[in-house]
Amino acid sequence: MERPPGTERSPRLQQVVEAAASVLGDDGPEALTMRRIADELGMRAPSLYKHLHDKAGLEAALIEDALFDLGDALHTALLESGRQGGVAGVLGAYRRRSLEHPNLYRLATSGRLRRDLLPPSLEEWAGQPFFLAVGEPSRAQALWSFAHGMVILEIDDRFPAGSDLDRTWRAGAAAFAT
Amino acid sequence: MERPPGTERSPRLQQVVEAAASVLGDDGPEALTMRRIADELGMRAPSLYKHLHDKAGLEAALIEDALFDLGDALHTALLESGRQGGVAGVLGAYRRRSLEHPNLYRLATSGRLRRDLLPPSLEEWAGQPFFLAVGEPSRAQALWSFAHGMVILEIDDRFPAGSDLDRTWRAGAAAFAT
DNA sequence: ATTATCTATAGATCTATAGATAATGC
DNA sequence: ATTATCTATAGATCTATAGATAATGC
Repeated sequence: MERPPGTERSPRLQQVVEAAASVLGDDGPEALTMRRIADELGMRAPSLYKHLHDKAGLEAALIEDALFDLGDALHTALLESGRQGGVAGVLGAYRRRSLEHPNLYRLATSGRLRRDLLPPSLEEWAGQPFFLAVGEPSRAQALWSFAHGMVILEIDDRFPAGSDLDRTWRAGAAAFAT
Repeated sequence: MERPPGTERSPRLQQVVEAAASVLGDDGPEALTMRRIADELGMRAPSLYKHLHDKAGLEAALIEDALFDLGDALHTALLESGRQGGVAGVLGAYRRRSLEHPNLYRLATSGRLRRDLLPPSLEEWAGQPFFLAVGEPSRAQALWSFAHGMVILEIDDRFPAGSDLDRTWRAGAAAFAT
């Protein structure tokens, strides 16, 4: 995945995006305000608008980084898997990387997505390892839904107390094993 | 599921909850404000507070109804399934009922849940059909994650254009078939 | 000169309370 | 009498713009 020409970030904008990621990661989505992001950089909120057009653009930048990061982890995991363990490897990487940044994961995967603000094939590229590992497209899509369901339900603390989630992941992996 | 004693809704409160469900269903979560709910009933927002303590309580009532409704559909589907088709029956009911009320489903299943405002065993009861249909708990939990992933990704329009979701549901059902 | 910052502020909300007034129940 | 409604409003936000001032680049 290359950044499309004309969409490079200035160093300062990159800092703003990183500050936003830090605020989101530390204090969750309600804390992601222009004021709070500016605070993180020791500046005032209105000054941010010299570096970005609006908040939607900033959120899209965060989502772009999150999807790139996750996709990268999945592609790497697939390459490092032996002939057999593709599914388990991709699932493990998905779980690990997503839970490292739960608030960013939720932002990137929940609710409406401004696709017009994202690089065109980023989503497809990020999900590709599921298809490469599984072969059959519907089965791959089902596996991706399973992985997303597991991660988002864990992030939102929806599983009954005392659930053995390692075991649940294994049960899912076994169901989808070729 | 019986409503615990002392938690019955007055007729007017029930109307308020129904108005809220209507606003949410029609115009989504951003529209779910006290003002808008009051409008729906031809009254002023502050008057609502004679019938409920705060907005969190109202949301909990919506979530309670949503989980009860979904659980009811799943239990019914399980009963109506033959000896073999439990998994497919429960999955089909899950998909159908959830997509009938996408905004309510999202409210009930995403983000933090105020369990202190819900009847204690409602969540467990609603998910029970997965466990009854599958038998093995981890496998049942994995199947539930698959179903939730499918529904929420469809509601949030995250699947690639042209996806054959019927086929994906079948692929998932096949993976988990006993 | 140009760019990045600042202060000040418009304009939109939202939830919830206080106290006055109208409607209802005994 | 009691309960349900109303008006008025406190108190908290948030995003984004306008215009002045400071910092930087040539």
